[in-house]
Amino acid sequence: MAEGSNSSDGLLFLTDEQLRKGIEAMFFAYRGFTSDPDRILEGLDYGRAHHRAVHFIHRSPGTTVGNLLSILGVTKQSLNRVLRTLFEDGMVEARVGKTDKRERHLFLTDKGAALERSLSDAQRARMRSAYRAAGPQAVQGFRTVLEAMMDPDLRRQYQGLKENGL
Amino acid sequence: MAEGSNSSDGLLFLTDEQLRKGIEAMFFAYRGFTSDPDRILEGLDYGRAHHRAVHFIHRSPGTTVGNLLSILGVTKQSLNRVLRTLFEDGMVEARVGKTDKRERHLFLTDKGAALERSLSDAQRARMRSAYRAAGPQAVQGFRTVLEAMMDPDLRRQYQGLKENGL
DNA sequence: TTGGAATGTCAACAAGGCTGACGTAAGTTG
DNA sequence: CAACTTACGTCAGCCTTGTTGACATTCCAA
Repeated sequence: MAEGSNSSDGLLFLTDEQLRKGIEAMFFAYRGFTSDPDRILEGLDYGRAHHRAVHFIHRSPGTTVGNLLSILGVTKQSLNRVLRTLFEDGMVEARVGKTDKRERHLFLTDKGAALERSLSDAQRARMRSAYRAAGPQAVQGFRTVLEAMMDPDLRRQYQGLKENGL
Repeated sequence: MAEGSNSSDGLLFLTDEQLRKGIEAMFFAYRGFTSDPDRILEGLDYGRAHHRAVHFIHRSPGTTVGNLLSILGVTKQSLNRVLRTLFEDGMVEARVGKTDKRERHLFLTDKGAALERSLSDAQRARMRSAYRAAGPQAVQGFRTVLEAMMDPDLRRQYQGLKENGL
C-alpha cells in the first residue's frame, strides 16, 4: 500500500486497486484469448503447445528447432514431443539445412497451413472485434502496455525477426 | 489476407499482420506477466493454481468454494486439491456459512495474506512499471481492449463483485 | 419427507511442463 | 586428423494441474 497515489510523479492513478484491476484484466482476457483456438484443438488430439508451434512456424517458415525452442521457452524434449506428432500427422515437415546440415528447418505443409488458418482465423476474429469495439487509440495503448510488460528478451523476439531466418 | 485493409469501416488498420502482432503481444506479455510470481512460487511447492486461489480469496474475503469455481473455471476436484494444501499449510481458512451451513467461506490467514502480498507485490511492480512506461492514455486503451476481449461471463466477473460476498 | 444443491473425497487418467542421460551427425578448432 | 562442441533426437521418469466418474454428507426447500 501507500504506492503511487494520484498524479504524483506526473503519471497518476497507480493505486494498488488500479493495478489489481489491470492484473485481473490480463487474467480474464487471456482466458478469452485462448478459448476459441482451444475449442478447435480439443478433439483433434492437439493442445496449446501444438498451436504455439504451428503459429511460429507459420510466422517464420524455415525456422530451426533451436530458434523455436528459444521463442517458446520450453525444453527440447517437450517441444520434440509436440513436433513429432505434427510430423506424423503431416502438418509440419523438416528439411535438413543446406549450410549447416545439423539444423532442421521447419515448414508447414498445406494441411498444416490449413490448420494454422483455422486457428488464427478464430483468434483474429476475437482480436478484430475487440479492436473494433475499443477503437484505434485504445489499440495503440494496448500494444504499448503489453510491450512494456514483456521481458526484454521476449520483447526482442516480439519485435525482432532478427538473426537470419527468424 | 484481404481482411480489413485500412480505414475501411471507419476504424482502420485491421490487417491480418496487425492482428497477428496483437496476438503475439498477448502471448509474450502474458509470459512476462506470470514470470515474477512463478519465480516466487517455485520452491514453495506452489504453482499458479495456488496463486489464483489466493488472489481471488484476497480480493473477495469470505467467498465460497462455488464462487471460486465459477471464477477460476476449473473443476471442484482440481480446486479442492489446491485448497487442501493451502488449508494444511495454514494459508487459508474456511468458515461454515451462517445462513447456509453447506457453504464454506474462505479467508486468508495472516500467513496467507503475507504470501498474497509477496506475490502481488511482484506482479504489481511489473504492471506499475509498464504503466509508467506507457503512460495514462495507453493504460486506458490497454484496459479497454482487454475488456473487449473477455467472454461476456468473465467480463461480468471482472467488473462485477456482484452477488453477495463476491 | 424427499429431491436437489453445495461440498468433499477417492481413484484414475492425460497433457504438457521438467530433469537426466545417452546417442549421433556434423561442424569447428587445435 | 583428433578432439571438442553444437543441433537435434530419444528414452525414462517425475510433477502440476487439468479432466471424468462415482459416492457420501449435509442441508435447504418444496
